[in-house]
Amino acid sequence: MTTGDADIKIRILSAAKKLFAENGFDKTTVRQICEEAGANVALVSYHFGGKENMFYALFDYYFPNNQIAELDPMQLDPVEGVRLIVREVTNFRYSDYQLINIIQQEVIMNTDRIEKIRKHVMPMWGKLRYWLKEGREQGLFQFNSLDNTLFSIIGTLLFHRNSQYWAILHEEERSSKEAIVEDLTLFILGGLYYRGE
Amino acid sequence: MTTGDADIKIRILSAAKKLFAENGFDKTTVRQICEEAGANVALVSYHFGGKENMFYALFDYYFPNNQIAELDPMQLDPVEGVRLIVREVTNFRYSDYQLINIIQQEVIMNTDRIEKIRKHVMPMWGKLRYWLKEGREQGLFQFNSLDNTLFSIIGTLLFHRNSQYWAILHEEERSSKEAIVEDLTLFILGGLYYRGE
DNA sequence: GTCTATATGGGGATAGAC
DNA sequence: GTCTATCCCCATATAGAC
Repeated sequence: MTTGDADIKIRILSAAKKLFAENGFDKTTVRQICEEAGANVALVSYHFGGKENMFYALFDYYFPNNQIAELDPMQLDPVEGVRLIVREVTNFRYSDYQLINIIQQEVIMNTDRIEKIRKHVMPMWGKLRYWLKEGREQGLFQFNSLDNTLFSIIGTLLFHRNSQYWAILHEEERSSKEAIVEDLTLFILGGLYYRGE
Repeated sequence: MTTGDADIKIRILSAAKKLFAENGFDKTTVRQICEEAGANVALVSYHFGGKENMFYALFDYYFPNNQIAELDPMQLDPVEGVRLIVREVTNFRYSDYQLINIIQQEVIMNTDRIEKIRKHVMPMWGKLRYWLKEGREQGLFQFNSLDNTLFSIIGTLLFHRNSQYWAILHEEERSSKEAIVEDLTLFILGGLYYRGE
């Protein structure tokens, strides 16, 4: 099945995801999206009820169900929890960097669309918070402020090195996904002063 | 001197900085800016030559000259260098969070305006890279990939916890600037497996 | 379901009066 | 230098033909 054969609605969503990730929601026009999808401009309104509703449809369609969402954080010890988060976030980044990009844009730009994104994303950070707290109480981790530490980790994980803007700072070859997970895990557990193993 | 008395050009730049930080460059209209500044719409074109040039004027006017820019990184040992970066970035965040916000937006949205921002910001990260490399060679720091580690640190420092979006994750009282510098420094040096002192 | 043609609104810029 | 009025462009959405 080529792209041209796929359901027209999906083709539109796919084109929208690509273009939103590249240029942002506002700067991407419905015309561009439909040109990219090989569809007529009017179809966005017809099938989704406008540009904004198309955005939500895109999100519902593409956002993955990760394991963490339904996980009871008490089932995992804090170190394993932190490891899991690093792995999942990095997997997500690799499996759909466009969607990550869009989320990041929406969060940073503080759009009125983030409300709908929140419910997909927040549960994970809530669990990270739990594991940090638990890990400190068990003497595994050391830090002062839980809030500050939580945001240091979120920053480390979410920050995007993909934009051309940062290319000038790269000197090494691009790491594999596994190497990145490893480096992130080491850095974060080090930052938590975990001295296990 | 009240805001109303200030030079009209400065009042416009100040209003623009505020509104760009809140709503982004694209979603902020020249009309809004001029209303906020108590100025006439036509003045933006007259004084700056259009909305985009006003943006650059804003940037040239407000971007601080930090000490790091002219510093020779060899004059500082790597640990002191890292400490300095954490301090400077956090100071900047506190002294002008609007400008930080704007920079972040421009970087994430990959606008064509970032070119002009680059020259202000990049020298700092180049020096951080130098200190990391030097620190590893001196046996002070431990990590695998220099690139990955550099971006972990940049992510930790730049990531913004100010937006309302994250409020739900905060449980403690807001830390003082000094406490945040301390926590960030501990986390980052820990992540680098620095065991000094 | 899909198309063309058009309505509608809003934004940046500027001509020309003061 | 500052104002008002207006121009022009471009984006979304939709009416109505097929």
